[in-house]
Amino acid sequence: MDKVARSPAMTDVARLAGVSHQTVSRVLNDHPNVKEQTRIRVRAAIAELNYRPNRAARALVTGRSQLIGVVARNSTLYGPASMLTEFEQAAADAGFAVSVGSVRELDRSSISSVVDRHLDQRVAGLVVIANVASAAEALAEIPSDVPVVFIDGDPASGRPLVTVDQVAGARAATKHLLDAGHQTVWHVSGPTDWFDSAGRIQGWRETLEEAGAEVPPLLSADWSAAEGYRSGQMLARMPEVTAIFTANDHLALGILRALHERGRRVPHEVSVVGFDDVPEAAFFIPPLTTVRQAFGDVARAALGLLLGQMRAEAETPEHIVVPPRLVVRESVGRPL
Amino acid sequence: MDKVARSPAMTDVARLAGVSHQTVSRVLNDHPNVKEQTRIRVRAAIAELNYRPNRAARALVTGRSQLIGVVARNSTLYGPASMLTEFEQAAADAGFAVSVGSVRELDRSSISSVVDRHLDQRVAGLVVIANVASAAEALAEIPSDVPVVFIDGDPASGRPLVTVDQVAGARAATKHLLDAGHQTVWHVSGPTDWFDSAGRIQGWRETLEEAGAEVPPLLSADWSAAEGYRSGQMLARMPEVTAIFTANDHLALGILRALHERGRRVPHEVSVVGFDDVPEAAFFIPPLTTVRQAFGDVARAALGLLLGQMRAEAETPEHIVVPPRLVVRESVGRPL
DNA sequence: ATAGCCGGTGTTATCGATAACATTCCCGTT
DNA sequence: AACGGGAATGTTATCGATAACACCGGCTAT
Repeated sequence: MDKVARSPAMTDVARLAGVSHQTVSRVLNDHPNVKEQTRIRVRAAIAELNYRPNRAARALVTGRSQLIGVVARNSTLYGPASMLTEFEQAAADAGFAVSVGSVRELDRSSISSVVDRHLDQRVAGLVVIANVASAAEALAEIPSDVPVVFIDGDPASGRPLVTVDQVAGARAATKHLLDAGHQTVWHVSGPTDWFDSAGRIQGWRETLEEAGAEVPPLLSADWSAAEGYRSGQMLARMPEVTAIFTANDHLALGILRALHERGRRVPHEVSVVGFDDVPEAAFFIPPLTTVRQAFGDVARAALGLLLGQMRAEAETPEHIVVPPRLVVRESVGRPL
Repeated sequence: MDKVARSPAMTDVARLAGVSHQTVSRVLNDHPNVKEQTRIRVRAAIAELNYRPNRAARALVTGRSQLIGVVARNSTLYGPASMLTEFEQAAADAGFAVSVGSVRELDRSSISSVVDRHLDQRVAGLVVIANVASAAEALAEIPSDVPVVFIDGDPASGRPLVTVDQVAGARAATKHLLDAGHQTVWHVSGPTDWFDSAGRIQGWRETLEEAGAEVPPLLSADWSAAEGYRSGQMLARMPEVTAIFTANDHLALGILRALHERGRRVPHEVSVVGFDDVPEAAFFIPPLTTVRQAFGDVARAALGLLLGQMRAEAETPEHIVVPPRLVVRESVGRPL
């Protein structure tokens, strides 16, 4: 008697189709030299038995699984979280599973332990969402024979990389405020060791300089509404502050609250622009003008680079830049 | 000449330690019958070669990988996203990798395709974050020989399950408002097919009934700030509405904005309580009183149930309920 | 005609682990 | 002294796929 419900293997298919298991393998991998008629017979047998190849066996012999490892910081921040689900979706569409390796901090030891875990699983490729500079040294250790794509990583690293054009986004936001008639624009940035923050700071500063506007001192914070609130309490006290560009929407939320408490009306007295376009941004008080990043595009581009590396050995260290888009709502007005 | 950098296998370790590969295997799997001295020698060889077992080979022969599959809805909602990262963290600590399978909708075909993908990978167990009723039928198909734990699933399913006590959370929120002196409490719920929503509705309704308060008509929405805003516009027009309990913080945000636009002050004229305690909740205008769910506890409990099933064959369909906690801030006041 | 080539297929080795069974050695009993 | 039993270890089979190579027939080029 058969073992109950043992799932069928390649030889079972082969027997049913009257061929060798190797031919079944060829059909599965779309090898050219298989007669059309046999191909059809094999396909029929596969369907009849509801056969599904054993990934472990394949991984063993090829030394590579159908699994893509993602290294990301453990975070419920909107940006990173969106990035992850978008990537997972893209990978699934291409027939890959995604193994996530969250890490509390992007420091050397955490990263290399997660990378090791992924390499244990013989991942087909790695995606690293390395949004801070401190990650760089740990990432240098990744062996060069496994395909890697960075997202939001160091633009100078020379590794395949996909980023949102933070500089352009910040320029658009700053320019939008200057165009409304403001003398200058204050900026509350994210942590300065994040590449995102650095790009946004750069875009903001350059735009002011090009417009001949004075560059006010930079306020930097983490990404939280809490720190936005603290910065906002300070800014609200300064009557010369009429325009604020924040590095993300949550910071903007904190600032809106601080301004509100201090009785400074937005957008009548003070204008605010955020970054990210979180789903709630349209429901802040007032609805927030912000910069939207196309995470889906980034994810798909990253997957494309990865698949490219997996196919060809030609490792062209491409750098894809995805443009962001200004979303205009009601938090910007003309100065009094 | 050796192939360059081929990673060492068990036989390499065995040769170095002067034992058979089987003994190495026993050391790795903590089998009892190995002399302490050999164990030490093998461990030394492992360390010297920096040997790491090949998961694919192990998975092939045991028929099971060190991978836990997660089925979840593709979502950047705070709750589900937190759940996922917390679970990943817990699993990593226990030596498991996590493969996420997002799904756009929790319908039958999407779920079974994701489950199939996971089974292809020979996952050691499955975690299903099945927060809507429609998922139930698809989940019935999961073969019974693979360990499964549900999170936020059907309390009546008879499968191992971990949930947050939504009813208790809603009771606490509603009671908090009644205790402040309000005649009754309005509720804006999430989609009614979510178990979370159902529990919160039940807790709200029961508390009102027990207090002898009138039960106002239920407003239901999706989870977005957008729908919160729409509901809020309606509620703001009704002077008899003085207390609102919303099914999540984003809904509350939309409502706060609608009340603000209509000139109804919070908490002086209207009190609002949310659910989730998203990180920004403390920075809403005013800071939001809400109910915090301990996602980390849920994740760890789920992992525990899963490991239990993997070890013992005794599948005790446990049901673990994690209590939530009311976080009091400034959005609740006494009625005028 | 015959050598060579190539499309189509089967045979056998292989990946790196665990499982099942075999073997050795040492000890305490009778 | 002979025996049985269990601890410690080795040998061989096995999982299910791909890779390398062998084979067979029919076709083309000489």
